[in-house]
Amino acid sequence: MRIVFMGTPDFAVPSLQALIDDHQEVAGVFTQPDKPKGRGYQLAPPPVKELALRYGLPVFQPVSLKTPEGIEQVTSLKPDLIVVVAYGKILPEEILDCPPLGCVNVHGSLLPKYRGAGPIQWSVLNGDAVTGITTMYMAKGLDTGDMILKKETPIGPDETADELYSRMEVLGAQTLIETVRLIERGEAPRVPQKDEDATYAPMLTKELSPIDFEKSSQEVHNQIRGLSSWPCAYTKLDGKRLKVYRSRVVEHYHGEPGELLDDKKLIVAVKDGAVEFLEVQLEGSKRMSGEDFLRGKKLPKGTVFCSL
RNA sequence: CGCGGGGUGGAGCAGUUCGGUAGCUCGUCGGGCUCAUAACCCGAAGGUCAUAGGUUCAAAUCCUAUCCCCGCAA
Repeated sequence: MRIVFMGTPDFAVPSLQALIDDHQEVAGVFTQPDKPKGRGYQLAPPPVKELALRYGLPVFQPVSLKTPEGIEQVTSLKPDLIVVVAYGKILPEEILDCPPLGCVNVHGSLLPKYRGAGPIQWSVLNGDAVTGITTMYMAKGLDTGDMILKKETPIGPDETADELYSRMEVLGAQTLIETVRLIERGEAPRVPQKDEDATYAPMLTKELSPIDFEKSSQEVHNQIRGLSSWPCAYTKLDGKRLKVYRSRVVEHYHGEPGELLDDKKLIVAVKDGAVEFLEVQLEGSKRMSGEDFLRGKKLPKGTVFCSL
């Protein structure tokens, strides 16, 4: 089948790889333009572009698909099917209507829950026990199209968004291949979403990062793992940011919210108990375990963290 | 040339301002104590102080260049 693939970040890479491995005819790959990244504003190509180039696939990086030129770039490839995985751009109707077999999208949640750009992170932030992948036919609205396949996966109690993300991109690729095969055989179901059950998962922002020790241990723990490793939950120490990448809820500790309750481990009091910071990183320093951090810092028990 | 922090035994750090014997908390190894231990006591090994030059009687420390790591920002 002649497929046009649209995707940008790491999440989309296994899906494109799976299509290639499945010997589908990838007629073109659309991805976001290279953007300045990292220290020194180095121009960096998106992960999907790197993969596409490695296989010699034609790469397109239009600034917009809503212009006549953008639309032409897609339609002239005459795809049977368009596959979109975390592309980061809205497709205009002309493109949605172009392929005879339609446009399918791989989404990181069990729709209609968590429509939007941050489904995986929000399922962790909310402390959900289960999430999954949904493939769907794309419609005009954001993640509102008819669903094709769903695959569930449990979320571990201490799992971080990063870890879940890595599992989900693999599950997404598997689900995509099954979906494509169903479409090929004309056997793909169309299940409409119940709009009344829909929730929205916006892209994460750094405003979610400061840790509020007045919250419950479970809430703080969910915040830490849901924001790891970007944008990351943090608190402050001597005016410097202390990012927390990993944590766990601990029992039998109580103190003033934000207070350090141990001198060997980074156990910090919250409203209803305590949370241990297992992996932290101070501004300008590298990522390390809570124990290692305390060995070097020698913070006295009773030090109070304040995130603002 | 976007702004900034950093590279010191296996880990995390101090020491750099004001050059003068390599230090701390751990880990490792050996021994002791103990019914026992991740606890406690005693002892030991382990570092060309990122790299290359320079200044100096003397450089982890001052100067120059290079490499690498990280926070902000995007």
